[in-house]
Amino acid sequence: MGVTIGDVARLAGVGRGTVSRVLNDRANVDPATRARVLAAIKELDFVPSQTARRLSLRRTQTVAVIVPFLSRPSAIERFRGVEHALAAAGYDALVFNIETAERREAVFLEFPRRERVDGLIIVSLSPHPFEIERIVRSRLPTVLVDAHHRSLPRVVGNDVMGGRLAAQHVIGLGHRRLAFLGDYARTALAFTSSRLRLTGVRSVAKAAGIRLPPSLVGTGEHSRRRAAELATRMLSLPVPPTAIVCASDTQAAGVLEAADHLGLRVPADLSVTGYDDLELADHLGLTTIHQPLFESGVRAVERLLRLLDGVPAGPLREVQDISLVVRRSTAPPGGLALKQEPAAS
Amino acid sequence: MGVTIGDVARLAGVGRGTVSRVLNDRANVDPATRARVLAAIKELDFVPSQTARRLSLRRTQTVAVIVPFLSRPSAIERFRGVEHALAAAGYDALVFNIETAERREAVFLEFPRRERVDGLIIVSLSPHPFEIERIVRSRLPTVLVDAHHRSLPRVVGNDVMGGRLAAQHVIGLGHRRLAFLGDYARTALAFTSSRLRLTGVRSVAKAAGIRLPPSLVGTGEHSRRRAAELATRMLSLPVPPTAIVCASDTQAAGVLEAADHLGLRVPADLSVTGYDDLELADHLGLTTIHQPLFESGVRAVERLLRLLDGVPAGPLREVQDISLVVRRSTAPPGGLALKQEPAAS
DNA sequence: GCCTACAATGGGACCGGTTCCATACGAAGG
DNA sequence: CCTTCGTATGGAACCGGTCCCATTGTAGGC
Repeated sequence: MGVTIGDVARLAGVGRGTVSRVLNDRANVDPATRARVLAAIKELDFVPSQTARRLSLRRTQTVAVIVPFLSRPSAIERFRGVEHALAAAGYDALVFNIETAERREAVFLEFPRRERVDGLIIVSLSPHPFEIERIVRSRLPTVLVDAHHRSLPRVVGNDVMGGRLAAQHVIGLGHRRLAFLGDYARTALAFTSSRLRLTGVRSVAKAAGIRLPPSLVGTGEHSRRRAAELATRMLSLPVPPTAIVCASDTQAAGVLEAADHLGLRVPADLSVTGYDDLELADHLGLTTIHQPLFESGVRAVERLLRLLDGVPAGPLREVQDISLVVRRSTAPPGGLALKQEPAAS
Repeated sequence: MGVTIGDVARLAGVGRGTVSRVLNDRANVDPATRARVLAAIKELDFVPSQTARRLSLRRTQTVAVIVPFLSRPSAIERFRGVEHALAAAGYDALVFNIETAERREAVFLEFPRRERVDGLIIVSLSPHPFEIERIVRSRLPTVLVDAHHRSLPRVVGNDVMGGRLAAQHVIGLGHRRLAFLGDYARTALAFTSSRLRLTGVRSVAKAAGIRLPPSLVGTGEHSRRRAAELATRMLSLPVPPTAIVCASDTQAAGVLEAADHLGLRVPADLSVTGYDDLELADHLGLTTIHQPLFESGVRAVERLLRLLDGVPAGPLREVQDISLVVRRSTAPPGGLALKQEPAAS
């Protein structure tokens, strides 16, 4: 507890500077002296004060992580990667969980003012322009994960490509009437990935000469329940879709639920794709887009550490590879319930 | 950035002490002086250094939270409560996510040595005796959530009672052959709650003259998949159980999956209960035990803050109320698929 | 009008490290 | 043997706050 570097110095019969040198493994310390100091440290069970160290070094060895938790299993997975990598690098992780607009505002407004962290990682939350401005002005090294902004380094999945892959897959199976189900864009906690995935779906559909009328593009709060409602509405249309591409596995699960309630068989009557490849997707046999969630957090930390070391960070936008995982929720349309062969994509 | 309390003092034409007094809202400052200081603070956009403050005050305004994340949605929910309450109280949350035995060891061994936090909250992880010893010796105020140890303050659900409630429910419905499915107890990351729930189930069963043979008590790693395996084995016995009480909703989901694969109808052929009342339970129509997860984190923080203020913390063990939530996964045995009425418990 | 008491304030000491400068010392070179 | 240079080392200054003590000023009591 109360034992300081001065106590160690006294016991070892050396100066405080020398103890500091030993502690920080600096050169130019006589081996005998070093041994004496180390012995004294052990003897006194001395542990350096991080706080004093921080004050002196003017850095905190701490990184703040802003993340909207609850909303998404995928955000948790990304956060796991962040925490893991930070721990490995000897940094502490200070968490700010954002679930409401008020909290978001409080965190972003007050946050960059404090000097208590060396860097900032923002997961799955695209900052508003004025938030960006604050961050940039505070000169706090920052990396975004699964979030976008021109001026900040970021690690993102290729959402447009993901949308394309999913759409190509179902269109390749022969579907002509497809729908998209994703997040409502205009909330304080809006996720941008859903919109990008829709963009991918649209481009493929267009190339195939398929229209995506508004009635077949559903957006809403990100939850299973809401997704089920939206899907129920779509599937009750005069000419319902034969395939629904979802912006997340959670939403796809809602669609499966809705299909079940309506007595539709998947994949015979309806094909469904998800996104993220959560454990859930495996259980539900969901065809989905796999992306390296944990890894994205790790990469963000690596880039942040580079920034902290003053190394130029390379391209601002780092895009991670994704892949299509075909399971049992997709098949050719029209009840051709053939045993599904892994289609050569 | 570089602006210090000295700069403010100079601009306001006062001493550093006075600025400090204003900052900390202490009495005995002339209103006019206060106004002048506040103006200077605004003018310079001064933000006090947390680090310097900490060094001087010898407290960090930070609490460490140790939590095994991934393993359990319920742990995340508890953590949400912890983070929420800490933020409200102006404390920072330092997270240590534990997923492996190595990491656990590293965190617990090295942790109490550091002076960097004022308190510690451990979620869903019962410390080993020697870990406890370290914690106690380090005199770090600590509160456990969903974890047990005689000598540490803790907030727990009444797991034994939960087990009883679930067992009483299915036995009350007429089941005589019931099984329990929970966590494997002997791992580095063992959760104790599963064992306690089993204790509750056992006591009720015994009182009703029902035996729980080893073949009907399955334990394993906490996952849907593993639960499905264990359930498949039980349900393939010569005389299979008619009801399975699970230690978590996740495991109950695995049981439902297994039942489905085996062509068993729930609840006609098999009753299943979960634990935690996750969102999942609602979707699956799972009868389960509800417990205040988020609230448990909040309470733990309240108690920790009291400890930090030096207020006697009251009884070490705080038990939270739980309740049975009846949904569609339980019914009388033997295919009497009557429309289920909410049984007066 | 003088003494006392208390409110307001300035500023030094301190929290516990790191850094840097000055010094001491020993070895190598002439 | 003396100079020179580099290594090892002690310790003051500093990081930016808080706290406490000494000092000043003024209102109230006599």
